Amino acid sequence: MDIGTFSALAEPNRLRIVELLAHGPLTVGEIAERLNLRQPQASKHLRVLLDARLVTVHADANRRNYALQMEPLQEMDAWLNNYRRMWNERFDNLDQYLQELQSKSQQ
Amino acid sequence: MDIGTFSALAEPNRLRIVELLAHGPLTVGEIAERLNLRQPQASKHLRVLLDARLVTVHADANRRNYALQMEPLQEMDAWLNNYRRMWNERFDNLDQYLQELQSKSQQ
DNA sequence: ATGGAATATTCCTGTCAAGGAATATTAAGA
DNA sequence: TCTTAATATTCCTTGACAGGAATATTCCAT
Repeated sequence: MDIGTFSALAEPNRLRIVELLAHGPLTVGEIAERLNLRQPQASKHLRVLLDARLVTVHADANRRNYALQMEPLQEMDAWLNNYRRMWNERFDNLDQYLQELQSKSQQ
Repeated sequence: MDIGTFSALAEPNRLRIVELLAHGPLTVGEIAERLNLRQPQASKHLRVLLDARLVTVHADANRRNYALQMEPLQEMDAWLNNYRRMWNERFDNLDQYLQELQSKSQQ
């Protein structure tokens, strides 16, 4: 698991940018406006997200369109696979417990 | 999505602690030993993980047993749900593209 | 109660990251 | 070419955080 992904998402404004870009690509100005950020800060946060490969840029004349990139999120998803087994086990235990309760109540 | 989870995991040693605890609860000394950390640093990292609710402690006399907690990871998993749809779409597009290629080659 | 093991906390220091303000860069249009 | 819009970068200051060293705390055994 690449820690850069966690670091990038560990900042509130950057997480909001990611969630904003989930609905489609946006320019720096649009992002700054919707999140009430000043333009330089928006650019700087986007730079960090870019370095973390969470976004890509495409120049369109004056504007730069930033788009969300799925790979780091997929890597997070793959990392979580190691743990899903565990919380399913816990759920299974609870499920088993509830079933035992029910069968007792039927006796 | 609670940013505290990302912040906690954005530190290499803490991520290693989490991955270590995936195999079962450990004491501070065991963690410090296996990760080549000094005891105070191990305690401090565990404090951060505790505040982020990623671990729980159970005192056993002198020792403290730290155990992994699944809830924050489940929350990450739920957050990723918003994005799984997208990378599946991309995969579907690729899949569709490959199928088109194949049907063309059969003509 | 005393000593030692296991753990937590404190203090200090250096590094890094974030926001503000100003400035540089780049491209389009008059 | 000059202006303006959109964006990036730099410099500065401040706050957070990590490691090192030392110390405090807590519990057990003698």
